[in-house]
Amino acid sequence: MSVVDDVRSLILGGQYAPGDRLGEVELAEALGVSRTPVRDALRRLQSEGLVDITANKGARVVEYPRQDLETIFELRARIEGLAARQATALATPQDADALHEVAVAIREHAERGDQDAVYRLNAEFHQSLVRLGSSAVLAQSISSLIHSAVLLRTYSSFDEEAMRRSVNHHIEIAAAIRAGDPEWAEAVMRAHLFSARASLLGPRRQENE
Amino acid sequence: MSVVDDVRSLILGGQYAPGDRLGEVELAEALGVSRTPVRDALRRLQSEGLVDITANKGARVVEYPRQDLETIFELRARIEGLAARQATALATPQDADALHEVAVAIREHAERGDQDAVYRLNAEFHQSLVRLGSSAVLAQSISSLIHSAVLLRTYSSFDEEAMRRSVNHHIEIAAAIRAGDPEWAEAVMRAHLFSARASLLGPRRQENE
DNA sequence: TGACAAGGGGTTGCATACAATCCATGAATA
DNA sequence: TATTCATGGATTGTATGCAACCCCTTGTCA
Repeated sequence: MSVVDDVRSLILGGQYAPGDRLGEVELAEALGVSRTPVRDALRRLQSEGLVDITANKGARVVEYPRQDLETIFELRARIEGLAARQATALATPQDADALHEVAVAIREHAERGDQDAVYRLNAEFHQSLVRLGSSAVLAQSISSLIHSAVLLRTYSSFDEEAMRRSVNHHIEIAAAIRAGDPEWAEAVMRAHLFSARASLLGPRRQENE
Repeated sequence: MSVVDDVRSLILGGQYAPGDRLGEVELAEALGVSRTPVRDALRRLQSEGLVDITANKGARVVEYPRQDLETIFELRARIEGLAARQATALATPQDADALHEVAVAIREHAERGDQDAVYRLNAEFHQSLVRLGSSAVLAQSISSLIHSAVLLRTYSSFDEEAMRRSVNHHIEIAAAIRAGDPEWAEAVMRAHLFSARASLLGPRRQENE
């Protein structure tokens, strides 16, 4: 396990909340290494979009303003919509099965109320899908957008109905991919993300009250 | 000018081609600093998607396989399409004017055959637009996709007609934004990117001969 | 002649020391 | 009392030394 992965886990795991300072010596001592690999890790996480570094002032976990979050979900709908569409052509039946497995596991953990597992598996579901639909290179450059939802602790603001919707979307997406239907897959993925946005950010069109 | 920016310029400027090794000592000597800041820079550029680092084997400039390039342009059409759409609402008249200025400058340099300037200004046009349409945070996480085109030395494979199209697209996009017409702006942006993809990668549907 | 193993040069990974910068605290003065 | 400036601690930025690793070369043996 590399130091980058360790620090990323600390952030995504919630040990450090958005806005928290990430001191180099503090992290180095916590992980039992010197400052050098920690600095490496922070630099990389900055470009991954998880960390915000100001010269001579150190690193903090990024905070997304509300407007950015609106845009992020709009973007994810487009990007992951494309990924879902392409995955119908590129994924093997085994890939589709694996995706279905994850979707089912999410449902089970959700029913049991195990939120940590749901976070983790949800990120895994989305990352795998993007990887299937495009490539590892692209998946990496998009991962920060997917992480943004995790940073938000998405599901804490989901009510029961929203959670049920989300869980079912995952399974439906896996089904669409197994069926090889690109339009269906893309449409469900878009619905999935817009539904999450609504639960997270509340009703839109606050402008024309 | 930071070391990261220096190294990025070396890559985007073409001093290092895709696949080239990026030795730490070599870069450090060239830039007159020690290995430490160079290492920082390479780690960051890795997550920006510009370099590829393998443990104990060093860094190389990334190479995108053809299939990835197809996907990259498809993605950019969706992402920058959204950016163009949103920019119509968010950009001030000054922003639109500035964009127009850049578009005109691109035309002038293109007529004069100054490809280096065209590369640079083109990247600036797209980056500014994304920044206008979303936010600095998002623009950064998308920049690697825009860079991929620069890495390709896009315009070297453009014929005269394709170049004219590209140049006019930029101006038209600025016009659509100034007119505040989101559909128009998004449509032109998509055309712009699909046209570039066609020039770069040749005709599609090679599968059904 | 071919294959495999040992050695050596070179490169990266990590740790530590020092320099530069920032920020907060407190004292001195208007 | 409020403001400014200086000073100190704390934190980041950079340099350098050493250890670990990879790969190429070379030599030996079948």
